[in-house]
Amino acid sequence: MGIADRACLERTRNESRRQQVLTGATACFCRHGFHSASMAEIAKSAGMSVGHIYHYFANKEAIVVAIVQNNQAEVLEIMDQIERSPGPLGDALVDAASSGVDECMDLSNTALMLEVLAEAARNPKVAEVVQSSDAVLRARMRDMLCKAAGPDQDPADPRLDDRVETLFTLFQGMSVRAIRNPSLDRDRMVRMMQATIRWILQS
Amino acid sequence: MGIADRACLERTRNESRRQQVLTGATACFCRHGFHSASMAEIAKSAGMSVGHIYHYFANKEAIVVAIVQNNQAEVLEIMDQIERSPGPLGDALVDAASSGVDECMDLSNTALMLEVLAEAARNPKVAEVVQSSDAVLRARMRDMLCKAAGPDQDPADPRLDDRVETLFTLFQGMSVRAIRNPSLDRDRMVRMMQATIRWILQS
Amino acid sequence: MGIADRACLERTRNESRRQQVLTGATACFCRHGFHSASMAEIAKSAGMSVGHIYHYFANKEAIVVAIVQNNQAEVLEIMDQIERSPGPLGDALVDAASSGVDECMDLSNTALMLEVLAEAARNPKVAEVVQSSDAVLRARMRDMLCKAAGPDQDPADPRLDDRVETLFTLFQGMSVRAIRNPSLDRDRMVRMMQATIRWILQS
Amino acid sequence: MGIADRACLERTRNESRRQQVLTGATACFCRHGFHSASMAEIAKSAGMSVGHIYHYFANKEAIVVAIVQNNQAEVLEIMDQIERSPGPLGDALVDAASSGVDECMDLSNTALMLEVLAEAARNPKVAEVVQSSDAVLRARMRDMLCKAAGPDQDPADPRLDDRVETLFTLFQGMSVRAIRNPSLDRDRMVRMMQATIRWILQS
DNA sequence: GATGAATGAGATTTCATTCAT
DNA sequence: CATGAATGAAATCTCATTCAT
Repeated sequence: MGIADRACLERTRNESRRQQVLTGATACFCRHGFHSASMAEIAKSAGMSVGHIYHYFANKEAIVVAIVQNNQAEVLEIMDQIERSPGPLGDALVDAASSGVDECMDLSNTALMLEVLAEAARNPKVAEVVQSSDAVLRARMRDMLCKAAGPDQDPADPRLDDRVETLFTLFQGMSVRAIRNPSLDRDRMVRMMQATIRWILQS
Repeated sequence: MGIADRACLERTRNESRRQQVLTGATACFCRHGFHSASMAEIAKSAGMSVGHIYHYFANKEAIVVAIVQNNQAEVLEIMDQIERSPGPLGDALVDAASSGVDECMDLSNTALMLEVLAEAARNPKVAEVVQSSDAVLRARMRDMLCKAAGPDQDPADPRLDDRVETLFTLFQGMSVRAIRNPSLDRDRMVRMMQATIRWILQS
Repeated sequence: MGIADRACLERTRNESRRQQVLTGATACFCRHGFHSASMAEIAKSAGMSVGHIYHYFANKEAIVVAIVQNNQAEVLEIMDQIERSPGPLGDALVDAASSGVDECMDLSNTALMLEVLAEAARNPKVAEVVQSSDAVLRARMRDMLCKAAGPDQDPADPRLDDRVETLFTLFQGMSVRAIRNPSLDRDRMVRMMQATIRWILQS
Repeated sequence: MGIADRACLERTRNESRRQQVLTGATACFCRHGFHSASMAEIAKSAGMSVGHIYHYFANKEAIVVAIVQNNQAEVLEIMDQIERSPGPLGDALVDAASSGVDECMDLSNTALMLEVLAEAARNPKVAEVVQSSDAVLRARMRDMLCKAAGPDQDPADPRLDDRVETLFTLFQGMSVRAIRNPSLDRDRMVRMMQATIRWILQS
């Protein structure tokens, strides 16, 4: 085995260990929240010793930051899938509402997201990564809405920003609703979101 | 002074001491979050000793619960004001969006609300009070939307619930947006909310 | 018991608890050094819980600082005693060499002093208090040497500073010697110091 | 290349690697002290991996021991130079005071020396090597003072020991003074040391 | 009612040392 | 020879809660 192969192997191994930590930490944060999930729990959940986590992350905060960045990649991937789906983009967006609602109403996701947001409200480093992630996702969504509006749409139209903001407000608000109203009906929520998306696309 | 008077005086005094704690705790939770705000800080902020707080609240959790209940009372009061305002109720609702946006975009409020929600996502006692508070507010808002729809509105129409849910989703989503997108423009947000409220009232 | 009495009692009680910590910590630092003496050991040695030490001292560093300040007070007290002793001051200084040597050659004292100095070499806060303490003691010793030199001595004579420095160098150097040369003979050391003090007083 | 050559090469290579570790460790101990300098830092400073340091030294303590032994060799070398210098040995000793003061007042050297002494005060293994090193240096200095005193000097005269002790006390005390009195004037210190050395040589 | 001293469990983080490769 | 991943014990410090006064 050459040196290059070995280095490569090592890199992927390292990366997979890092992911192990993130997976474990995500589970712990969902269950107990950021402050109440101890490094000991995270370590056990990640299948490695407490001390070794610090080989991969400088501190607990750095783990949250990495989780947020992971989440951004996942959402971008979903958006790519929507765009690649056959048929008019507007219809694809309306269709995607269904799984979007499921995602936002999942209580584990929701708990983690709220935990991260609460941390962002006081921790500047977390705030920074949350906000830059949001900026990336806004730009991507704006691009999709522009394409969905047809070739006559002026790409500089500021109303595109308003529509993105409305969409994001609704989806993220839904996570809050999932907590505050446990009797929330999934199907009615989907219908509501789809109606709003259609209204947005036409307005 | 009679025994009854004395008892009354004592009760109001007690109540005001309790409020002192809540005010101090609210400030601390906004600044540092639920877990990072220590009882010592809360005590100092409330102008009393640590031990004495335990005369009024069984533990830290009970303080959060009381804060949520206080908030419910405040929101109900705002709804009363909207209903009492002159002119058609629908217009009053649209007008109220402006101050509602301000309230939801205030970063101190937002941080506290997210803190409480994150706690509710894991702490059943907090969840219970948050959810029953939401139920009260939903009922009140449903009642207002029903009245606003005019005398022909069927009070049992399930679409009223959908409209309440949409409204709440938007307002609560806005708090999330305030954190994730610090460049959010207040005035555009107001216009967006007002447009959506009008759409809801007519749909 | 009046409020004033109570407050006074509380103050002395607090002060005695603080001293308890300092006594315990001094013993621990002597035995194990600054970094190796754990707060747990210090707490046990001081007869109180770990957490409670933090009511009296912000952190471990603050304990060292207080120990240095205590030491300054003790040395000043010894100097006062020398000055108050009957007979010519010069003779008193020569006589004091004996107990001074004992003090400096005591291995517990020595270990603590070295520990503090090593910490001062890297910790600015400790350095600051060690150096300002030294400045106080230098001034006091200069004053004594000036008086011992008789009424014709010019108080501004810079040679007084040199003599103080020589004396301090010898006494503090002796602590180092106590570690490096365990066969050091106490009586010969006393004679050496007395000869040097006489030489200093006459030069 | 024969087996012997190879072995020899290996030995010098080994020795140079060992020195690499000592150089790196010395730098780290000066900067952060014995306990705060981590093996990771030392490894980086020495340009090798953490694990590999354990090929050359059994543990951290063994590194300190080697540093002390290195220092002994350096001081012996300086003494050789003094003895080899032209002119009367007494004058050479007085002249050497100047660079001796510089050495002892250098804050990096001083910090390391105090660190080692503090460790020696509690760690028997370090104490042993420090003390045997001091014994070697005392014997060497005694020899020099004997020669400097002229051919009539009785080599068994115990006053030679006292003079060595006084000299060492002063030089090592100076390191303590460098920490405690940062305003110490180098030139006045040199004059003080030279005056004392002359006094010692004549007494 | 009111205080704050006191506890001790538990949090994050660091580090010397080992060992498979 | 050389690496650095991995361990887990131990360090400092914080904090909700209790209780004697």
